[in-house]
Amino acid sequence: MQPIESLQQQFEARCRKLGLAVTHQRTVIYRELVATGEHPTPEAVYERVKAQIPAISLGTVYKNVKTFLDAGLLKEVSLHHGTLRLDANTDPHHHMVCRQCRRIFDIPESEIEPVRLKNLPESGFQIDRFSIEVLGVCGACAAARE
Amino acid sequence: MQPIESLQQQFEARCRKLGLAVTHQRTVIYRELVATGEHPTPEAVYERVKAQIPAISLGTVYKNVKTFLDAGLLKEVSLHHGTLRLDANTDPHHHMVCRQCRRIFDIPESEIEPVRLKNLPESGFQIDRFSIEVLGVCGACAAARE
DNA sequence: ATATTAAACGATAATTATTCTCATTTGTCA
DNA sequence: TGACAAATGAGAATAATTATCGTTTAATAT
Ligand SMILES: [Mn+2]
Ligand SMILES: [Mn+2]
Ligand SMILES: [Zn+2]
Ligand SMILES: [Zn+2]
Repeated sequence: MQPIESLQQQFEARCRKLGLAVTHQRTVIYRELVATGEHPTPEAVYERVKAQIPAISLGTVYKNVKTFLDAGLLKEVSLHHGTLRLDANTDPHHHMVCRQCRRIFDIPESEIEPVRLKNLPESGFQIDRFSIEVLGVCGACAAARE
Repeated sequence: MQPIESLQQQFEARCRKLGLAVTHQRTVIYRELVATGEHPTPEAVYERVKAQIPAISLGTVYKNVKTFLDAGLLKEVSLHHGTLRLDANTDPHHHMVCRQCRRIFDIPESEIEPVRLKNLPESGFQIDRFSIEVLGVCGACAAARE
């Protein structure tokens, strides 16, 4: 029979594979992140974790969030460019974002087949528009890697 | 014959329609935003404008950027949630974002037809993945508006 | 053209988000 | 168990953004 791994065991295994120490803080941060079905801010994670580890520091939450993002244990919702990025082109269009140099390129709307939802959005969500981002590496950065 | 409106004239007309004064600062900020084909930060806009209006304040740039965003003269690239939003769900999936309450809802990947580019991306961009965001108003917020 | 006035501006303080530094503690591995 | 690198906590530092307030300016009605 297959061994059934608990979330905790899976987490520990992934940490080992990544060479990360399995600390109490790390464990609780990850557990709380999974527990909320939401898309919390680092601050919100801190609040949840602090209920269990009152002495934890917000810096520790930030550090581990970053570690988890790098490791692929977490994703960020919407690209976090650190600061607002503006676009005076108000024609509907989409974007390619290079994860190396962070540059942003336009894609004309006509280049992409229209997005289609297979079902009506649950819970009466009223759709305004779709925003598509193509994530990857731009030609220049790909070339620079040899 | 049709009158051909310069960008400047179009800008002034839109300001009047919105009840916004046509100030020198506003005019130059908008002109520079359009001039750069890029997706600049407010700071970068400030630098460009300062070359023409040395006494301008960064606060003025921020205020007008916000005004322009509200008015629809500008768009933001990627949704700017103000702070990082995390997702422990690493299965490929997409999101609906309510522009009223800013809540974020999951959409399973299976609910959306795969994105198709009609042509190969120019300039050798290597695609990693697509991120789709459905922008609109959630059921709760729509109901609350009567 | 000039006066009136609300809106916009500039300077700068305040706030919020995030990162950094460094002394201390803790997990890992021999 | 002991050694040591990694991780943590406290708090300072930085970066991004917003707020305050006295002065200037654009709009508009004389
Ligand atoms: Mn664009
Ligand atoms: Mn999600
Ligand atoms: Zn690049
Ligand atoms: Zn809502």
